[in-house]
Amino acid sequence: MQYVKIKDAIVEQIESGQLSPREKLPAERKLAESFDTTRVTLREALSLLEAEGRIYREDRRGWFISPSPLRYDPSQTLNFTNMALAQQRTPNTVLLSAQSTVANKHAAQLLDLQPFSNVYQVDRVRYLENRPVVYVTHYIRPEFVPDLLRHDLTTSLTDIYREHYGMVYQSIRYRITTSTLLGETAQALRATSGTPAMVVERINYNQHGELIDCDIEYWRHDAISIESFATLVR
Amino acid sequence: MQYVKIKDAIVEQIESGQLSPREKLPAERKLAESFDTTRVTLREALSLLEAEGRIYREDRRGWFISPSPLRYDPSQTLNFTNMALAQQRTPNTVLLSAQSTVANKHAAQLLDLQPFSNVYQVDRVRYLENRPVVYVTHYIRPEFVPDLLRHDLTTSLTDIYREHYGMVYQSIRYRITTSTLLGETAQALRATSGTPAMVVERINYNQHGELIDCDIEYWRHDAISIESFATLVR
DNA sequence: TAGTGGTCTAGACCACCAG
DNA sequence: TGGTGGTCTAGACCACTAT
Repeated sequence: MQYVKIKDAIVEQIESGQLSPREKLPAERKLAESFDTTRVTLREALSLLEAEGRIYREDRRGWFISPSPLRYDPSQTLNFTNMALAQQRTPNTVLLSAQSTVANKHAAQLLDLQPFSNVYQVDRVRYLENRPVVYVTHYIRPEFVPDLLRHDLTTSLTDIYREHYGMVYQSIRYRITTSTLLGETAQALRATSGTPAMVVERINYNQHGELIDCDIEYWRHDAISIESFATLVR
Repeated sequence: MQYVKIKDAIVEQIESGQLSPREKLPAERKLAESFDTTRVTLREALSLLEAEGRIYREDRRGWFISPSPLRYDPSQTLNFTNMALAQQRTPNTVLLSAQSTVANKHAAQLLDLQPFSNVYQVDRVRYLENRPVVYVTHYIRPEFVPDLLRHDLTTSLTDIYREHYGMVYQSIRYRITTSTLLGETAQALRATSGTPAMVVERINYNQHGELIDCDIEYWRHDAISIESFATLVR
């Protein structure tokens, strides 16, 4: 298993510090030559490293060393920006679209609505050190936050809820699975279709126990480490 | 992108019910022929399906349709067996080894011990419908559970704690990342090195807030959906 | 525009699983 | 033991990125 040996050689270069986070690996053809193999086998090794979360790929741009992941606690209200800043990271948010629309099947199910109900949909991409790491789609029940779209949606939704509607999250239901990035989600994260992803679905309730919104997050899987603390109810 | 089309064709066969959970796909050469392509491209499509969690591979045995994942709440005390039974699944556990040993670096860090402290180590593989789905390693601080190894370790550790030591979990710290199966972990799950995995690390505390044990779980990533509910502390 | 990554072809050999 | 999956070779073409 040549590709495991190649992988290990590259791992060693990373751990010894010869390759630093965010640094680009040499061209595939050069790497293949230096390991005396073909591109196919070399790419097998690179895919392994990608699956381990040690390197990542930007579509047609090449392979890069992964920085350490963002620690993410889904049971906290901390918004992305504050979470990143608290970890000495440099966050950024780009609003892709914000619209009033009709709930699709998935959104209707998460929000416990009849199909074709009206919802707000907000699509955003979030960056760390200028690397896009997560594609987030929010679906929001409009009755609790009329005229939501008038606010600056590049800021934190939770801040808008609190400041303009006197509403805060009190409890959260979440689901974590793995899948892949596809289509426009992949593109927005500068990834190829099929890139492994961590998927976080959250359903959020306000201080009165009412279902407010849900969000679906597609993370570059190397960019996130989910960490939480739970006290058991008996 | 031929391999995406092939993937979609197979997805359709799965969703239309022509292929059922746990059913084996035709041989790669046959599939390649029927899609009029080469094995390399066909395997690209299969890898995509694997990354999406729709099929899984057993080493040298072939590709199979994934059953629906087990819903797993890391913030519950529910042990694996009861969790599976509650979801109409058929669980099984095989004890690989149980020993008193010296903590390695990772275990010492998780358990907040000096390196080379003594710990119990219990390695187990857990099955659903006779498919191995998770490799679990427990590291246990011996002072709370003397002579632990005398008990039947194919049963639930939490049951043993409760019945023989009057101890229960009260709080849990956990971390979820993705990586790959390697070496003996892969073998025990009938997987190839490099198979995508969901990694769950848990650190458990008893009713007095004392750190009892930790466990490291390597899941076949298609076999698990992590679902939890959190009430925010303010 | 040169070089890169994305994709694909058409084979091959081997060790292992299943019958 | 036949067929399978695991691995590898040695190319090729194209669209796109970086310069």
